Amino acid sequence: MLFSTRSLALFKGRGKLCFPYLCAFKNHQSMPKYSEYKGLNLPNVASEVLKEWEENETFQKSVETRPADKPFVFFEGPPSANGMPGIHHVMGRAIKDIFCRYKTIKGYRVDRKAGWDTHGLPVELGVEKELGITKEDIGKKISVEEYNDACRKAVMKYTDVWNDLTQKMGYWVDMEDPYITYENKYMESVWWLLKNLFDKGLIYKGYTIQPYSPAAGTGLSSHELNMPGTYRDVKDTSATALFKLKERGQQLLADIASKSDLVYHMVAWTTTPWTLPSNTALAVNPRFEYQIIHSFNRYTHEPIGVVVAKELVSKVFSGPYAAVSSENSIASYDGSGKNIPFEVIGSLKGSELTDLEYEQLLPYALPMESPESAFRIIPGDFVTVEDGTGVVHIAPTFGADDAEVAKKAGIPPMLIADAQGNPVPLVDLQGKFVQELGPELGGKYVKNEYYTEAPDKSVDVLIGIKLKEQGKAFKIEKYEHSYPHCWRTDKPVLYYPLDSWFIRSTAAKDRMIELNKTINWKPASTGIGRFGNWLENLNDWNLSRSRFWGIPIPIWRTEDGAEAICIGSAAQLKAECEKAVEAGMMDQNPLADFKPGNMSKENYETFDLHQNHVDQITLVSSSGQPMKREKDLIDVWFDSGSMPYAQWHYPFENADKIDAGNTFPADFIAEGVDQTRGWFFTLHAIATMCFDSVAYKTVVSNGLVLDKNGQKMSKRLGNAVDPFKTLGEYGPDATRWYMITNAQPWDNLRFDLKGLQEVQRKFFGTLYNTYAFFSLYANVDGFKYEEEEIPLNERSETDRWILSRLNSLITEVEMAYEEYEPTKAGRLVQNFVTDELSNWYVRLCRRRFWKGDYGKDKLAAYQTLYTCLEKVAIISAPIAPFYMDRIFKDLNRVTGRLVEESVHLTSFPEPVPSAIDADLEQRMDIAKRMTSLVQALRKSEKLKVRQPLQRIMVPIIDDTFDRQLHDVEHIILSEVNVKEIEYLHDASDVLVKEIKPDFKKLGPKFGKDMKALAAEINAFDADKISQLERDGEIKILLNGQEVEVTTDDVNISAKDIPGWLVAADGNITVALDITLSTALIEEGIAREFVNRIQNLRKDSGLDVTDKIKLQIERTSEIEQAIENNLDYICAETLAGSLDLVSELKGEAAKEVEVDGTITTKIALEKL
RNA sequence: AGUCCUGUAGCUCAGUUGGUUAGAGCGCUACACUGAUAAUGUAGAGGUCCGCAGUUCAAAUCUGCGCAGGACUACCA
Repeated sequence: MLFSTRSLALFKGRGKLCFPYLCAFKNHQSMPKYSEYKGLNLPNVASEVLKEWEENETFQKSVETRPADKPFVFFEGPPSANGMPGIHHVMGRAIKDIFCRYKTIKGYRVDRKAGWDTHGLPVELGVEKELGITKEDIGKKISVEEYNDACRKAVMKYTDVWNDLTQKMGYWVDMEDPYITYENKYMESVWWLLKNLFDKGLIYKGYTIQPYSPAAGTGLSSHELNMPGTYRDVKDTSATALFKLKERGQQLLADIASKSDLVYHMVAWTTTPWTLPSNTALAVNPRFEYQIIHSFNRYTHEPIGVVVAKELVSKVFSGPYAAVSSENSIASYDGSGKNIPFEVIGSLKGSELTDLEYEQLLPYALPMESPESAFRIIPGDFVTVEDGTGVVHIAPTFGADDAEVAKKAGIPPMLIADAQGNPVPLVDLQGKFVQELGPELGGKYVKNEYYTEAPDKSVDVLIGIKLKEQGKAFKIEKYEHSYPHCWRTDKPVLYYPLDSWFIRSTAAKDRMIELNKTINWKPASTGIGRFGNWLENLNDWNLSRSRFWGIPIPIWRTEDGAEAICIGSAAQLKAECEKAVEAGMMDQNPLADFKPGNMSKENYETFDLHQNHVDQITLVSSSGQPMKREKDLIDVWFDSGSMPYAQWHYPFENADKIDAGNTFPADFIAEGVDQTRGWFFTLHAIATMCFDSVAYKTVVSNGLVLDKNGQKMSKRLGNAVDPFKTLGEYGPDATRWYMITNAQPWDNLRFDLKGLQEVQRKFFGTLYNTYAFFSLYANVDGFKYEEEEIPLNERSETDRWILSRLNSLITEVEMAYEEYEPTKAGRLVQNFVTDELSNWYVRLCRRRFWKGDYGKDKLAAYQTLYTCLEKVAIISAPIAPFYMDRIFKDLNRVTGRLVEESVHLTSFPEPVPSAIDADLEQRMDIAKRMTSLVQALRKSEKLKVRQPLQRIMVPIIDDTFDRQLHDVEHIILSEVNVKEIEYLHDASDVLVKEIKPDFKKLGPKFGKDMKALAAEINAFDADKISQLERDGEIKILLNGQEVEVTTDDVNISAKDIPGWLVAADGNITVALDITLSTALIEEGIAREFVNRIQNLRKDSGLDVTDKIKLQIERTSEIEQAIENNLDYICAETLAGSLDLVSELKGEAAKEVEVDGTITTKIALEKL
């Protein structure tokens, strides 16, 4: 009864404390509240926020509310919409989006026009597969018109999927008004650019050996050949063939070797035996020494005389061959395949070999042009002794070097006359041998990869067999080497003679190199290394593609090529057509309905610049000759490199955007590193050649997205990650956050769903919990940030600390974004949220939120936590746009602190430098470390944190530490549940001190003597240490010399207090008094009770503000403990009354274990 | 073959201008905490900092030579 009376009194007394809770709760029922959630579902949040963006047109507002005269220019690299997007697109687009969003909240206007790359091979090949046709059928089975229509439709096949991905991942780009490369306006701008180059004399036509893809039916530019993955290691049959010298050679060698009964051969190696029928010369290096060898053919075992570069003799004659030096051993050869002897019988200079003639190796055909000059040995400086034989087989039709060296030496290429009498090589455009090679080889593909069903023996193998049979083979073997493959068809490329248009990009090489130096490459090594090297070795840009679906080359020429015109606009084309009609070249003008100067969509739909239309046009030259369009299309890379201008229909419309620099050059672009020689190059080349400008100021080239084992993702391997599935399961925020924080954009990312889960749980889970914690209590107290901002100096140490950290964070994150280091930014935020905000600030301040009245301290806590959440939401919004917007809105809806309706419309926070307090951060660090130490000590003694202890003792190193510790004393005490800290000031008697040399300070002073000195210092005893401390310096005898060490040169710390339980971390040492008094034990029990009661409250589903009535079954162990801590227990558990009763019965009575030995019953009832 | 990047705990990665005792997260083990609770804390195990040589009083860090992986370059026969 005694207790109940007291508890009643307590209830009255606590009325002040308790009622405001209830009132606050009721009063604010109808007021706006912070949303509370049952759990965190990131995918749902994303789709809800996405809906809000759509309804509120948030993206448009984020652009339009920023001043037009403060642009941040971004170019969107156009994806091709005829393929499905992959997870790597999420990566690439996240990077683009992050910086565009960041610049937006920095107050820039960031227009983001989407684009589609619609032309080119991938589209055509897709269509051909779909229609079941090949390139050869176009114009026969299907008209070019129908074909192009099919392409036009196919190209936008997956636009819906792409748009869907774009939205779901939160990539903000204007999809309403994209640029599309097949539209007339776009093509017209491209023509204008080409004419610009043409007028500058930078476009020419040339007949050269080029990389050619028979499977794709088109030549490839050098940058296409330099796409990643084009060079692959393949095993081919290589042949080392014997070329029999003609009479003059036989004579010469027989004389040098003094051996006339031998047949002499040149030996040359090739990895492409299919080019041997086209051989028209052999090259030797005139400076090398060659040796004449007497040996035997390994296949026929016939004696042979061969010529090989001296340095390669041992390589060529390896395996079954063995060197001998006497006529006898040669003669003793038994004719088997083993131990074939060879002997050097003479040597001569390469220059002596030149001009000797040899017999054609595989005489299927003769060059139609001066065949008498063929089959000679010619000089070639490029011939090395790296591999092969030092004699190089030359097939001018299938090698660029070969063609060049042959031309110089007057050797004809192996071109024969076709049915029309035109010169053609022995391999046709499909990659098949022509019929002249007979039934054995004619009509066969030169590479087995070109077959859908390959025959057993490739032509290389067939040729190898033939050579063996005819005794012309020195060695036939498999050889592994890297060989270029077509980036679209995956089939090997041939070097093939083609007639093409080129851009003389080499003429602008120096300027391109110069301008490149002004570009901010992320990472820099790509710019100076990969891209820089590429520019140094620049080739002319092969513009021609013999395809159908693309932008036609706008050049019309007379048949003899003497007169040519390059068309730069629709208007010009119309005018030229007019002339042609007048001259009777055409019946009517195909652009008759086009009105020059009218930029309407309708007007631009009255004609079509695609091949099937413009090829109908015959123009008239100034001398009255008909002019036909050159048959080629342009490289699609030119399409995409033209986008800065063509997306605005420059210069026909929006001329200011380029000329006044409003949207050119770009401040920022980002694509995969594989675009280095693709889009990054074509943008740069066109900008340099046409505008003498860079196309972009900053470029981020991101790495590949690999699977979790570091393998490249591919559909073939089945390790590709479905972006929709990932976004659906984890949400775009976690996906983006994971990708950005896990690896630097330019490093390859190993994509592992486990990592994604971790981000979801660790970062977003923690942030969500922090918000949930805030909203729970802020709703109870009706905190709406209506009160005056509590000045910083009136806030608690903890508040000022987290605000100091917050402001440091804002500064650092801003810097990271400015430097295009999103990984750094994300990691900074993540550390702040998990380690500092949640695990320290919230942990320390929990009680402030749910205890006590709604006074100044509580208000300060709310304001502080609110500020942190709000700022974190803003600075993280570029990376996690959905969830951060949700947090922002949930906060701002209640407080209305900012007028903006979305986080993406706000401004990046200005850091408050005065809020950053280094000393405070140091103090808090002391508190953290001290807390850890005490907890470690408790653990070692198995003393629960709930058990209060009387005191800890801390040696005081200096005045600063003294002051700093005082300031954070209360934090440490409450964290470790200890009553007091005892400061051990002058404790040299008690403390055992430790001294450590400061190497950084001593190093420069003592150099070599460091080691000895450090040993001396380490060996200091207590006397010496205190002497040093007292005098501030001490003299040490070192190698017979006296040196002086000051307190500055060492770190002295207290390491031990004999007789106490001690722990130390760096220069902080703490001792714990583990004596337990009755009062402490009772308090510990009371705490256990509070814990059990709180658990019961929660289990009973009580609200945090519900008041309760308590009954506890009395036992002798707990009676005193409860009695002496009654106020405490009631206050903690919101108990209006607490009765100790002799026996508790009924369902309400719950049995609880208080500690290992004490058990009792508790009944709890809502009041 | 050349250029560039990467190599640190079982995994993913930090590691400042060189400073001696190399860190974090995840995972693992044990314990604790618990009105943030699908959270949290503490402790433990786990390292040839790829190897070798050099510069230096001092190297994960700088230099050179290798090795492994990746990307890129190359007409390479």
